[in-house]
Amino acid sequence: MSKKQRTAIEPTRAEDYPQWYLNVIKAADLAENSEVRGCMVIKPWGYTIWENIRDTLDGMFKETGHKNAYFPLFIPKSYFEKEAKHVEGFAKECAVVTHSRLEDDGEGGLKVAGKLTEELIVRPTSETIIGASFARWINSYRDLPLLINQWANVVRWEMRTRLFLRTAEFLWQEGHTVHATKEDAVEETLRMLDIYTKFTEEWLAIPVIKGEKTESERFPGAENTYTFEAMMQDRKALQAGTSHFLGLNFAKVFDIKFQNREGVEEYAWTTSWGVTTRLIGAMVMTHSDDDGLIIPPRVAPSHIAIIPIYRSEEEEKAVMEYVGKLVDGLKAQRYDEKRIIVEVDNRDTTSSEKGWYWIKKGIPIRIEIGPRDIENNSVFMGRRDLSPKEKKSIQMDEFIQTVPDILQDIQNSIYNRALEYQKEHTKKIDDWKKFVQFFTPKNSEKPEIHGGFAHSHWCGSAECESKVKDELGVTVRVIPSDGDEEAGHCVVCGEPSNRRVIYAKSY
RNA sequence: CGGGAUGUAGCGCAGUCCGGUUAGCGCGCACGGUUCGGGACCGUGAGGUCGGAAGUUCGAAUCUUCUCAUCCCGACCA
Repeated sequence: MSKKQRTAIEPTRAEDYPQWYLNVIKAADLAENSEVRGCMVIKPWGYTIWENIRDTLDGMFKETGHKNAYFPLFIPKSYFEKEAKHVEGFAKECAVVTHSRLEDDGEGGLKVAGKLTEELIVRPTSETIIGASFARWINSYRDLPLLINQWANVVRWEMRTRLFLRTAEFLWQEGHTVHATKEDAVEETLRMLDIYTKFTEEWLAIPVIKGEKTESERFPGAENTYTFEAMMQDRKALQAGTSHFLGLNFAKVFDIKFQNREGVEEYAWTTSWGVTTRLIGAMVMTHSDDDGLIIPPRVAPSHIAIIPIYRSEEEEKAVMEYVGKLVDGLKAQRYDEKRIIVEVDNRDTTSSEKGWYWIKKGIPIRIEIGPRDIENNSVFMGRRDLSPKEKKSIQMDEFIQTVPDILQDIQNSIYNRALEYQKEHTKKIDDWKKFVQFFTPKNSEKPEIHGGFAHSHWCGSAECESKVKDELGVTVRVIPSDGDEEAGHCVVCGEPSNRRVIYAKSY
């Protein structure tokens, strides 16, 4: 009988995936639930990841001509009422401000007072209030395209919340653009989708499948919604972000019009697109293992943890001096055009405790420095993409010289691992029985990790879509953009179909 | 908002059925010592209005009623 190997995170992924996810976040100290229901406190280690995501995307947005602005948190209720589908989609989850102050209730507490004449909605998304501004900003075709982005918080009063994946308040960016022609607007929608997928794959190391949403999964008020979906390690799909072609829907209700070259007034075409702190949840669930978080080096708050090892004061002096040299050498290096960030862990605790601490935090490289390393002019390195025990000695100069390559190698290796996992659990299924089997756990009491992405035909009918949803809890996640057009038969009803789509259970 | 469960120290729990000294245990935390190259150990200590309110009782974490909150399962979602 083999004794179960101790893992840093318990339960393991296989034992209880949702609990594992929460424990990884807790062990890495990324975030915690707050006193306010459904809201989270993002702690420094988690927030720095968000800052890195934000800064990188912000650069990409600016490179493609977008400018940042900021619009109010509060939206007059009347604005919100203008787009019927939009209201329908968001009404149930809005926080509403009805009063403007608090008064002494005479019993040591406070009561609300100052009822507002028009109630304010705390933005769940800003199409309406930004649309109202755009209507004033735009007069001529010369004002177009208008390419605006904002970094903000939004509130959606969700019934069930989970750290990073779905919280009542979350951080995001929302791009809002206006174009003279439909073609320009569609092109913008797809451009931003490409930027998102590039970022998600190359920075977060998460392989995604991009494409269109079906009508039923569309953003409320959009003509077309594009998405990119990632497979988590429980094989469920996570919508990592969306880009919407809004057509003339918002232009018509907010009166976003311009005079064209001929002097004729026309409605303008708008888009919106966003990604959120959910990306951090996607990162956690894609890469982490039973020993805790694994952060892709390109977004890591810190790249290297150095753990000094010594017993006596003389050893401490020598080790710290050697560590100082190493730190200086590393600081002169660049990875991904940025400084390499190093943590020297000189806390008063054991070295193995420190080692596990940094493993759980997901730092890409751990370095142990002790008297032996000084003798050999080496460092002792562990990589987070390898097993905790798999550590090796390497010459200090060589380490300093090659550290950018090592980091990029870790970045690539976790991407490839995730891609392999996604491929392994994406199956072409053309038979309803097999389809049902694919999405049915063997143990219905305590469902094991099962299923994945079913790459199957869909006739395009809403009936078939709702049948799989009702019977299996499975939805069409995405109609992939490339390479899936082929003749076949709908896996549900058997009617002719001209393309495969991705079906999956999802978050 | 429907169905189920749970509220006891920072975290995880026992104690509740069957009321009875000063409410326990593990982890964590603080201090002292021995340790420290793979999750250390010993000793000492701090920390609780037992979710809240009312009731029954000589006596309530324990019984009754009400209430609040959280979690899980549904419907909704980045």
